[in-house]
Amino acid sequence: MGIDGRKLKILQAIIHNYITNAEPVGSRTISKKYDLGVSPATIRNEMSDLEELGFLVQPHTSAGRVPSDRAYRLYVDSLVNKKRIKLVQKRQIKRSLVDGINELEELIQNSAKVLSKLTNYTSLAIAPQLIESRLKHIQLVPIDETKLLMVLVTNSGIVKNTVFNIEKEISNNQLSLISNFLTKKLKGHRIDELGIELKKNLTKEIFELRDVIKDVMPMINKSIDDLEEIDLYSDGVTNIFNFPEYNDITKAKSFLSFLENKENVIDMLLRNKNQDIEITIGKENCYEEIKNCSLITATYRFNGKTIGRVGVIGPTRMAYAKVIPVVKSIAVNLNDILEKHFDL
Amino acid sequence: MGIDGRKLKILQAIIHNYITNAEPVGSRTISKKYDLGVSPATIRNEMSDLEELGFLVQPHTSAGRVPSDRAYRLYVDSLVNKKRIKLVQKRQIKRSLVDGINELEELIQNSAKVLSKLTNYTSLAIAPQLIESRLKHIQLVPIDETKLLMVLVTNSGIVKNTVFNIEKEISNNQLSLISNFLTKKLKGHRIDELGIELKKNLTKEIFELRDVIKDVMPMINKSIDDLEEIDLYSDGVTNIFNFPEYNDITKAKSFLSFLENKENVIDMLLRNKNQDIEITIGKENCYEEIKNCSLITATYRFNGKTIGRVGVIGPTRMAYAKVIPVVKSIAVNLNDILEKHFDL
DNA sequence: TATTAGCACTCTTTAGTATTGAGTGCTAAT
DNA sequence: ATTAGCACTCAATACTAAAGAGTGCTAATA
Repeated sequence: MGIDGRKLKILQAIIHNYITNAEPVGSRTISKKYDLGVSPATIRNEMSDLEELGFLVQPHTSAGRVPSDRAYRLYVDSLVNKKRIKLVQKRQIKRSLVDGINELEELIQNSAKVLSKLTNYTSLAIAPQLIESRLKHIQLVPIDETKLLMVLVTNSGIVKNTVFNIEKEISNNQLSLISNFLTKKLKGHRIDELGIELKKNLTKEIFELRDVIKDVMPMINKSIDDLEEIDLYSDGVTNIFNFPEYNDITKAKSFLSFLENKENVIDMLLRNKNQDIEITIGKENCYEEIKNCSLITATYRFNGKTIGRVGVIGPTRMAYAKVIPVVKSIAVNLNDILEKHFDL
Repeated sequence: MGIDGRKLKILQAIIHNYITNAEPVGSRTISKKYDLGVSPATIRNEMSDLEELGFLVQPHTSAGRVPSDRAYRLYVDSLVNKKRIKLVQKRQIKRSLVDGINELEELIQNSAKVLSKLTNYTSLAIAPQLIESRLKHIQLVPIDETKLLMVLVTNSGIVKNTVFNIEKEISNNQLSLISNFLTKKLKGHRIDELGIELKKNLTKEIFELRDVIKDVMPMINKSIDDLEEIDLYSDGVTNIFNFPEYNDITKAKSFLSFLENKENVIDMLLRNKNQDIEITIGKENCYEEIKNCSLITATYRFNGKTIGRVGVIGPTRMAYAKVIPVVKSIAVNLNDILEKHFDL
C-alpha cells in the first residue's frame, strides 16, 4: 500500500485544516471544505489507510484525526522548495533590520523581534560566536589601580569586554604600548587561538615591555576563556499562550522552563550548524520538554563561516508554509547586512 | 470599633495560614491551629468585624476568609523592623555574590539569580544607571574605516560601548591622542553632562586635533544619548507557576506578558527610588496586570547615591516575613561589595 | 456582658447519570 | 472502486443529588 496522489491530497487537506483550527479533522469536514470529488466514506477509508501508514493519529475512537510528526515531515519536505514570502513582509524585514545596524548584537536582537512579530511564535537567536572569528583590534583600558578592561574587536564587528585584576598599576602610556603591541602581534588570528599565539610570540619581546606583558598575559589568557559564552536572545515568549495546546498549565510551564535554561536552548540551536535551514519536528527534538514542538532555524554566515542562528519555536502544528520563508528571509538579510556593513 | 489585641492576633493567624496554604481560612481552623483560647464562634464574630473593617474578604458565603491588601499592609508594617534572616542564607548570599565581582553587570545578574533561588519568587534587578555616575576614562577604538568604538568607563566601574560611524578614517595615533584628550577634559564629569562639557571645552583646542574632534564630536554626543538605556535582569520567571493563584492560564499570561515589557517593569522598579526598601501590595501597584501581585524592592547605592534596585515579585499572598530580610540582605551586600571593589 | 454551643442556611465541590453529537467502521448496494 | 446507510463508540455537556465547609444567628451559660 503506497501513498498515491489522492492519499497525499487528503493528507495535505487534513494537515492544512489542523494547522489552522487545532482540532481533529473528520472525513466530512474534508469532503465539504476541500474539493476532492469523493464522498466522506471514501475519505474515511483513505484516512484509515493513512493511519495505518503512520501519518495520522486518532486521539480517541469517535474523534477526527490529527497529523503525526511523520505527516508534518512529509508535508515540510514537499514544501521546502516553494519559498514564497509576501512582499510586504520582505520589505518589513529589510526595513526593521537596518535600524540596529551599528552594533551586531543589536542587529541580532532585532532579528528576533521581527521574527516573532511576523510569525507570532517564539523566536530565538544567538549572537555570533567569537570563536570562529578573527581579531582585529585589542585595547587595554584602565579602570582603576587594580583593574583593567580589555576590549576585543573582531573582524565581524563584535566587541567584547572583559575586566580583570592586575597586581600593580600600569601607566596609561604603557597600556597604550601594550595594546598596540598585542594588536600588531595578534591581529588576524582566530579568537580561540589567541592564547597559543600569545605564548608563541612572547619570548622574543621588546625588552622594555617584557615584564609588564608577563604580568598581564595570564589574565588575558583567562579572559579569553570567558569569551566563549554565547549570547542568546529571544522574543515573543508569551506567544505560546496563544496556542490551545498550551492551555494546559503544566505544558506551558514545561515549555517556558525549557526556554529559561539558556544552555539547553543554545545546544538545541547549534545542532546541524551547517545546514542552511533546519526543521526539527516533534519527537525529532532531543529535549523531552519540546518533543511536541517544532523548531525552524536558519544559519547566518560571514565569509562562508557559520557564525550564528536564528529561528522560531512553536507547537508541531506550526504554520510551516508561512514561517519557513520568513526565517529564511531573515537569514538572507542578515547575511547581506553582515557582508555590507561588517567588512573584513 | 478599633482593632484590639485579640483581633490583631486572629488577623495575623489568618494571614499566616493563608500565606502558607493559599486557601480561605475558616474560624475552626484558626481555633484549632492557633492557641488563642477562644471558641470558633468567638473567632467568627471577630472575623465578621475584621471583614467590616476591610481587613478580610469572603470569596463567597460559605467559604472562609482571605486577607485583603489592607491586611497585608498592616501585617507588613508591623513586620518591617523585625529583620531576621537565617545564617545559612546570609552566608549563601555573601558567597554567591562575590563570584561575579569583576564586572558590575555580572554582579547584578548574579544578585537576581540568588534572590529567586532563595525566595522561590521571580526576581528583578536593574543594573546601575550611568546617568548618576562620573566618567573615569574614555577610549576610542577603531573597528574599520567607517566605524569607531567608544568605550566609557565610569567611577562605579561600569563599562559601556557604543559604535558609531565616521566620515573619514582616523589614524590610530590620532585616536589615541583624542582619547587622551577627551579623558583629560571630561574625567570626573557626570555622564549626562558630557555633551555640555564637551561643547564648553571644544573652542579652546589643541590646534592639530581640532578638525578631527569636530568630526567626531556630534557622533559622541549622539552615542551618549544611547547610553541611557537601562539594563534589566530577571530570574525565576517560571516560578510563578508554583502558585495556585496562577493556575488560571490567562492570569499567568498577563503576568508574564507584563514582565516581557521591559519599559513598564523598569518604571515600576524605579518608583520611590529613594526609599531603602519599598513594599507595594496588590492594588497599590500602578499597573493593572500586577494589581494582584506584591513587589518587594530594595535600593542599592554607591557613595550615597541610588544607582540601582533589586527585588522580588509574586502574588500578594507573599511570604513577606521570609522575603523582606533576604531582599534587604542582598542590597546590603551589594552596597558593601560596591564600596569595597568599585572605588572612586 | 462576653462567650459559646447548637443549628439552620448558603454555596461550592464532587459524583453520578443521561443526553447529545461528532466521527468512525462495516456492510450491502451501486 | 465508490458510496449510502446504519450501528457503535466515546468525549463533551448538562442536569441532579449529595456532601462538606463555613457562616450567622439565637439562646443558653459563666
